[in-house]
Amino acid sequence: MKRANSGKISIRDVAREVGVSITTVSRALNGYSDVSEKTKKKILEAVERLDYAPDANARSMGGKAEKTIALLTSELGKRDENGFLYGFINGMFQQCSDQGCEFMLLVTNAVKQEKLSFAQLCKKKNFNGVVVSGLRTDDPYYKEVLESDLPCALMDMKVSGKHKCSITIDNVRASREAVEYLIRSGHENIGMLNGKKMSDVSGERYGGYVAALLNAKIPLRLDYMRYGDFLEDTAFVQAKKLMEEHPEITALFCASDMMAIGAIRALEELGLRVPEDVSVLGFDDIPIAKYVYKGITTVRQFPIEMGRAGGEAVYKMLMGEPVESELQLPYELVVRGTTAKRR
Amino acid sequence: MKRANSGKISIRDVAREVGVSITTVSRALNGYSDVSEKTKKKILEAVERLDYAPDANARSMGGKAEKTIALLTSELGKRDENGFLYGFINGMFQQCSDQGCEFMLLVTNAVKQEKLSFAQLCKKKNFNGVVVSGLRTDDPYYKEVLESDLPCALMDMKVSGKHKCSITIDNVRASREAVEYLIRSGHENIGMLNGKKMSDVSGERYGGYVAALLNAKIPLRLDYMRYGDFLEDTAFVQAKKLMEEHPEITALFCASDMMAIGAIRALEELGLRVPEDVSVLGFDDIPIAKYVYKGITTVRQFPIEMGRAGGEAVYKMLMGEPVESELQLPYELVVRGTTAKRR
DNA sequence: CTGAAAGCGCTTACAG
DNA sequence: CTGAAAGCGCTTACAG
Repeated sequence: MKRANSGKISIRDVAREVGVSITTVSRALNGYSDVSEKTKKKILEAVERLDYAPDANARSMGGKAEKTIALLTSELGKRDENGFLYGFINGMFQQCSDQGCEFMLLVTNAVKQEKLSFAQLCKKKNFNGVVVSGLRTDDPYYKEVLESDLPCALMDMKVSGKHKCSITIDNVRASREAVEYLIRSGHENIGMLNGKKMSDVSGERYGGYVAALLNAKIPLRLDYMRYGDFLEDTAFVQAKKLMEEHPEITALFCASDMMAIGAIRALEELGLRVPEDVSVLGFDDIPIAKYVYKGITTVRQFPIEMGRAGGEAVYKMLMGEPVESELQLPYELVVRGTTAKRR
Repeated sequence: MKRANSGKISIRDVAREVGVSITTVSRALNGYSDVSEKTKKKILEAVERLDYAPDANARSMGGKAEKTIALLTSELGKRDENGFLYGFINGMFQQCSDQGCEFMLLVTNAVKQEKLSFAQLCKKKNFNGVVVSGLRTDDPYYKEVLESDLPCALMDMKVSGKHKCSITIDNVRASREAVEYLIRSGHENIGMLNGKKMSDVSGERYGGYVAALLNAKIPLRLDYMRYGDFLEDTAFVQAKKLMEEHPEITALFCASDMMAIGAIRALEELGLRVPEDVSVLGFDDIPIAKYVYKGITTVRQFPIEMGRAGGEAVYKMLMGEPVESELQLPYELVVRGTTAKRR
């Protein structure tokens, strides 16, 4: 039944070193006031000398678990071309550090979700809250997460209920402002390359586009909008079709920068110049955006801040503090070289 | 002394549900053969019904710890413009999943390193191996990591010793091939924008540059090399100076794509055309590279594969399998639009 | 101010 | 094939 101590020094070692009980060591290390300054000092010295640190697992078992917040994301893409996830991880990590809680990265996919239910995952990993990014509404976890009573912040997804909130920007307003900018630049025939049909965000961005047009008394043309699935290549194909069918279009509002890049390629192939003949406006301000084609005009989001917001919201819920059910973060229209006044 | 069970169901609950001891449940769940098929089946059903999963912390304490490999990296940058770290995380995570071990992300900086020694961090977090990226030679952890007997893979850093290996590409050869490509294109006056002076990688890439020139009997000009610190803006300044002092230069070899971008900006400001007047060759093939200036000619690295290699090497060391002390991964010269034959 | 002891949720030798 | 019990490294009521 005995197991080798594996050479790791434990609280027992520092207790022995100092000549006190492990109880006292534990209390000294946890900053309790009922330890004499003198023993406390000796303990701290011994800790230093032995290079000791309490095992987080054991602490957790003992009842002093650090709060840990997990980032649950669907399979990481080959390349994070838009740099979004990286920024998000970065921001959330920072926020967790600042709050003194642990960060945990969890990547999931359909297969993994079959094997281990969300409840089981929670039990196994012992996290206290989760921020979710890129989960699809048809993922098994989707329902489970929403029904669980764990504090949870969702990226760009509508939610309701206790201990739940969503992190997003005001997509409707952002899109509206972007399109209004095009309108102010003299454009009237404005096409839109939207994201995925099933994505909440796509609906909202289309809503903003429609609002801007109607508000400017520009008649809405349903066939001016195409779905590009947030993909460069799909956007290329769709933009080409759209422009061939509607050569009167002089501006393209794209729901992502990658799609804007695809659209610009399509326009070039059609012999149209950007922005002289056609203006193109993107969304996200991915790192590439400022470098491509003398810079893409776009709506900037702030992934780091969004990550921080996610971490913070979950932490607050953990602490029993109230949190808005929808946290809208700032965005910003960045005007660069792919848009111009209509000629 | 009693603590509330907090509602979490434990192994005791499934034991009670089935009517066996927790010993039996544990053994069934761990796949031991000495449990009758019948009880095993009942246990599995109960597990399903109760949505039970063993607490990883408790398992670890009990002696059945999952191997976990940590990625230790210095402070995450604002933006991972080169997408390298993201790819690395991604690859390492995948590899860990494939190997059935846990992945843990650890971000550190000078302050954190002061507060907690590396040995303490190990004890606290209980990881069994670590891959290190972006640690500086003057970081407190640098020595500690090298002296620890924990399996450890270092990115782009020379190491020796048991349980240590480095993950890298053959920088000398890669650079040499890149410069040879420029030479074959007719260039003789070739400048170099190097990275950080103190970085191992910079020395190696310079070595390759020198080798290519000497081999082609092109006299080496020491003042053709400038340090750009891997930064776009520094490279901009240095490239400008270099070209003003040496207008005879017709090609620039840059130790990173971001520096190539800075260099190209500088050339444009000087009224020089790329690649007509001056060819520019980068390094890394960051996501941006293919989009900027009709595409930067560059040496491609494979961050995902490097991450995988790191995770695999550490795992092998953990398993007692032999590992080369230096793992050289593939690279690839990608010819795009910023280089051309000398006019 | 300090220590002996129970408990956290597991695993595993040992004895049947 | 199965179970009682010790142990992993901590924390914390409780008693002094």
